[in-house]
Amino acid sequence: MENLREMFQIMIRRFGFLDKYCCSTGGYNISLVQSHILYEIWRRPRQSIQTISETLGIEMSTFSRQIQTLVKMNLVKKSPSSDDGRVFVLSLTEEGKEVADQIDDQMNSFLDDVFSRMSAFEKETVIHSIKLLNASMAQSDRCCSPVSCKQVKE
Amino acid sequence: MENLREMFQIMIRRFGFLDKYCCSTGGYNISLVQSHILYEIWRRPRQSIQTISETLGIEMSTFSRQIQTLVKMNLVKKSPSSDDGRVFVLSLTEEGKEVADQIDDQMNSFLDDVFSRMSAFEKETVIHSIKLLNASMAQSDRCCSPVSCKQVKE
DNA sequence: AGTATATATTTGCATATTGCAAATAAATAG
DNA sequence: CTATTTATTTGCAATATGCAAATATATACT
Repeated sequence: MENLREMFQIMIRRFGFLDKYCCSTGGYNISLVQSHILYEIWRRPRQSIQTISETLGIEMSTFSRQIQTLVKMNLVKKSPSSDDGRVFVLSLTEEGKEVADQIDDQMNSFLDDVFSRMSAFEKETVIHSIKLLNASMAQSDRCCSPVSCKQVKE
Repeated sequence: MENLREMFQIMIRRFGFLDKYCCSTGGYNISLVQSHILYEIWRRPRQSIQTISETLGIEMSTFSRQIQTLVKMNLVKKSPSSDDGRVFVLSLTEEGKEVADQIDDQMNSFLDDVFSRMSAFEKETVIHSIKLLNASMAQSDRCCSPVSCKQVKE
């Protein structure tokens, strides 16, 4: 397989399966989108609805409704911001943290399994490469962020 | 950023944006799922509906309807298999190939942009790493393929 | 202060997507 | 030649989506 795009396409597909499987584990029935939302709230709590919807590239109205669902499921807490009366900030409930942790455990266990098939050196190389990729994508203003999508649309 | 899962989560998210933006380009309005379908048919034409739906991890009934839509859009052709009267094999129409090519061009152009921020050596390292990752994921029977998802479900 | 404008979030609505179970149709086994 | 398996489609109910409009609060201006 020497085609660059093909390599990435296949990799992304595989990680899609990984994500999808990890989020429907452990009794809870979380959709893929919901697991991404939980992850981001876990990573950076107390962000506003707008901020997180932009970070994840989800339409704000869609996101708002997803949050309503997650609040009903008692996984997410919506608190009014003290700075700005229009804003709500999001955090995980105890139950939400448990679910996020379960997903995280699954993911880590799968990642371990994948890396167990490499030498220590190969593993280091791969990790280094992912960092390089992330750094380059962060630099690019043409791709890989929802902001750039908006810019190009206009 | 030293957390392994976090690195991958962010990378996957970025590639998600990349994919999403690439498929809504050039006049056509293709959904993300549809672009993955077009890609797979382009990569391996004349596969059956079942085969491709499994490859992509899409429920067969959902997939069947997506194909109906793509056929109506004149991007995909559904031909009865000569071997087996139950089977339909899929291929791209001329228009479908054009769309797939446009998406491919966009993707490649974005990838070039990302890699332009690295040295030639770094680029080689990253490409080598993606190959390693793909190979390891292919080996794993615990993750990264729709088949394993099924196995675990039962 | 008081009005106009900007921003954050939600809601209405029409459409699209999904998953499961059942229906259909063709192949294969006994 | 009937019973069983396999590939695909359809019915249906539940969810998810995107856009435009509504709501509520903040900020700017005079």
